Amino acid sequence: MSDKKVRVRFAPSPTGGLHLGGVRTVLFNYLFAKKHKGDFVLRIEDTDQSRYVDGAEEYILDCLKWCGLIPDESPVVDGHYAPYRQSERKSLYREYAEKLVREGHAYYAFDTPEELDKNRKEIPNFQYGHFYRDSLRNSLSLKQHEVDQLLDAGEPHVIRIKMPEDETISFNDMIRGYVSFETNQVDDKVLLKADGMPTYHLAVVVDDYLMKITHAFRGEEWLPSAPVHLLLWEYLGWKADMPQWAHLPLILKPDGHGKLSKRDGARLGFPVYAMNWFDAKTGELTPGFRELGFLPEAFLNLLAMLGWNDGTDNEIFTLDELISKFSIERVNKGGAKFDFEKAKWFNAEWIKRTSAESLKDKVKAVLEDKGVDVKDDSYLLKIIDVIKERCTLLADFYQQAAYFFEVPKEYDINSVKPKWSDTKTDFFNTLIAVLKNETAIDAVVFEQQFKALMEEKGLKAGDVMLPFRIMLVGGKFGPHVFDIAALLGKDETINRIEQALAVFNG
RNA sequence: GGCCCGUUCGUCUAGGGGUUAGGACGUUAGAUUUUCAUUCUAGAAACAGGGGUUCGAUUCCCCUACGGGCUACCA
Repeated sequence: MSDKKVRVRFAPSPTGGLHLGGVRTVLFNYLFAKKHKGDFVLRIEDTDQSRYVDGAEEYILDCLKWCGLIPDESPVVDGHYAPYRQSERKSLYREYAEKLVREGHAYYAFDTPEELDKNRKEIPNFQYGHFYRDSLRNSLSLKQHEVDQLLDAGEPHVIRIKMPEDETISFNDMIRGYVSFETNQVDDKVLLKADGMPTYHLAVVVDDYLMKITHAFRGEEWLPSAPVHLLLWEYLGWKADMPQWAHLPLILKPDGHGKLSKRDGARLGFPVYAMNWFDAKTGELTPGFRELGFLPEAFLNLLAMLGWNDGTDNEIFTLDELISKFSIERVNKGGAKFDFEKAKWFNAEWIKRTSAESLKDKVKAVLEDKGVDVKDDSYLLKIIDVIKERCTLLADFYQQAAYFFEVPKEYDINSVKPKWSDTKTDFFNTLIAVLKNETAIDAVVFEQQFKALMEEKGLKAGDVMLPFRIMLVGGKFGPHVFDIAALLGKDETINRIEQALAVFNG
């Protein structure tokens, strides 16, 4: 590694929701940058106008914000390398493409998409490369004056790289080590499209160079086009400044085969996007981890463990810990199948480890969203402490906390009714009397009183504990009953016993 | 089809020439909690196959198989 300041970039194209694999790429970029006190740049690769989706860029920014992976430079945070949207850099690329043409490393091609499609269909293994390019319409096969004529006439054309023959292109990938390709096998990729926009191939190289990117992380699906990029760095005369490449393993479908896609999420019932994504065209809402009730800390944590570990048995890491422990050498080569069960475990762990105070706002939002009015924050805090260990997702806080704010709407009557008796009614009426003599409920004292009364009436814990829980909670869940009673307070506890009694005896 | 990349329990993975191949999720059984969850204990569960190299390979090399990616004027 040189002594240059580390600069990495995440370069998504704004075509829709942000996939969890994308977030992992961001994360590894970010961890590497911060570990080396470098810069993390967000660059929007919007060179395909036909795929541009309104709102996708803001969405990406929001996702990064939610995750806490804030770019040092982006379309909204200026560094010294603006603009950060490739569509706004359009005029820049042509000059480099023309330079390549002048120097014999690229050429104009006038073939229409239809002609090429036809060739691909009719000729087995057709490639726009050294074998066929002489028989196609381009500045290599046509006479100079014909080319000039076409150009002057404004004939639509693209600029293609001219892949050399019989060369071996190799490089040292930070994750995979030595990787090599035969140039005869790779085709003459389009560099500049007919609409004047660069393709990804030209744009990454030009922008990585101009933005002084030192390390380039991307998914493994880019590996096959690496030789094109390597050659471009060389032909443009920038080889000494080429970033070090790292091709990350893919995140795979949990079942079956292939890359994880948003369709898999819908099919298997879990989110694939970081946050909800609403497609205005189709009206389709693709769910996100955030809205499902994941904590960003847990989301990042689980993503980090998909392909990386620190060599110990530890699996729970804060962002700061990840930054200090991250090393690219410990990133795996093989793809990882996504396991939603384990993802939920990470979230449950994070909820347990997060203080009630830090959880407060998010829990409050969940409750208020369900119509629960939270007036007293300190009351909420006590509730969170007593229920958080039984919540896996933030949404679970509703079921676990709702009864602290409102009388149960329904009782799990079937768990009570079959064994209900007058003795039990008597027990609870006496319990109300006991309670009325107290000024407040103390969980420990109340439990003693409850049990003493129980014995006095000749009842066993199994006879009244569950009914009591159902009186207060409505169902068979929640923390210790006496803690619930204490939190509810004397008056409300009495109130709930009375109300439930009416129902049970009704 | 061609090219490239990969392969340790069901899943995520540690390990690495000589180990009882370790951990986690999930799962099974028990304990605790007369709710549910948590927690705890125990169990089942893996080096794709074949050749080398070696005194010895799961570990190094080769081949095969399997899996994945790419093969657009998409990224």
